[in-house]
Amino acid sequence: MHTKPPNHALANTRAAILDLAERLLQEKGYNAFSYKDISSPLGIKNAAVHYHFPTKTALGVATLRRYRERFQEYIQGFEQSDADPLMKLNGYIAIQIDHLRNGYRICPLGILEAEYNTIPSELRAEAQALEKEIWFWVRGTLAAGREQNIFHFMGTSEDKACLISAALQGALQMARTAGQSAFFAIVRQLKRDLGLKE
Amino acid sequence: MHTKPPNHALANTRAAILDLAERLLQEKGYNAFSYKDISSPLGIKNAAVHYHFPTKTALGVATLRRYRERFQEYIQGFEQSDADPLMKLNGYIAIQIDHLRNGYRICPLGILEAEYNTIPSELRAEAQALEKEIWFWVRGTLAAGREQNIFHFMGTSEDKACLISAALQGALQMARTAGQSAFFAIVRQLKRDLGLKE
DNA sequence: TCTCTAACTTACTTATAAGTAAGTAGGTAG
DNA sequence: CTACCTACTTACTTATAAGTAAGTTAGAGA
Repeated sequence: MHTKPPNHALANTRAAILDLAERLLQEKGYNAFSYKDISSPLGIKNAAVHYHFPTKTALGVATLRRYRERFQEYIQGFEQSDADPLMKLNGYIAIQIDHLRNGYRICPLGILEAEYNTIPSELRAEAQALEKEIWFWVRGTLAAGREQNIFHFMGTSEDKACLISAALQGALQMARTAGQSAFFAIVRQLKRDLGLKE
Repeated sequence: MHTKPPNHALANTRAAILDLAERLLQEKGYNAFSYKDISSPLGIKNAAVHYHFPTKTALGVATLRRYRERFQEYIQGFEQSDADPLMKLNGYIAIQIDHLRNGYRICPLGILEAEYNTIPSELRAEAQALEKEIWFWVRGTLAAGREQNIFHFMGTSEDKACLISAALQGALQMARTAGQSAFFAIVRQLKRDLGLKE
């Protein structure tokens, strides 16, 4: 049975590496974490990380890809439960709040865009893909919400989706210097600007 | 005459270092540029940069301080010319457009916040100061604009100022993956959400 | 003219990064 | 029981980072 997974620690170690990489990426950035930052906390050696992810680029790509997959599953969940546009928007905001409360993390997209000129092209491609996926879904959610008279705004849902995703990305970053209250001020205002009552 | 500045290249070199540091900071981030990235293009040696700025922290702080001073002079210019709130807002946006067109730079605040957990505390303090200065001025501009019936928005000018500065910060970053059009989409939408016609 | 100093260069040090080659332990398949 | 493979470790290499100590040079001041 060659399809049977080996009962070693592979899956665990690999997942643990990705968990840590994701956290380090959101907390410190791609350039600012090293293999040692991953291996030491896990009690393994540097080369063990290289075994699972030969290069840092590969590690970064795998981390981003998993993040994107989770995001897709998350929004798939809304489709299957017939969530209304407001619930979807709140779901998107909830992801950001989760990042905020979990050690002032920022959106992986934010860090990759900030470091854009210094990261490998494979990672840039991942960032572009994530960016598109978020924007596309937010855009659809806004359009549906307006049609159902839940959201009220001027202009196109394309533009509004750009604004909202950029604002939330900036909000998480701003929270680092200005505190969590700045983040919630932005969420509050975004909702007001959608004609939602508080 | 001990107050007379030496006619060496000091002022030029020092300013040239700061110019390059500022550009590298906005293009690649604080962690991703080295003394060599500064010395080689200027045709000087590594240690020459250390002569002017003993540590990278000192260089970073000086760069940020100069940026803040320029920002203060810029907004002072508006006060002296009795610019109306819309002109002020457009002036603020013009800074961002300038960054965008000048090699997809992002706001120094954006990069420092993204790298926040990895930078020295002195730099964090500079980031906080810049953040406060921008927010304070935007807040005042929005409040005045609303009083003069130029801007129209719900909620407090505090919240709206947070949203606008975060959105523009995010907009510059987003332009790197989504192109300049994403930036202008956000500006367009921000203006619509202030009740301004296009 | 002599001296001092600002603005450097030369030549290092120390630390840390990513990455690799070769070995090993323990379970698995035949 | 043997051969093999997965998941590692050990022990390196190479590159680059920030930072420093000791020189060098050109011009200004006395």
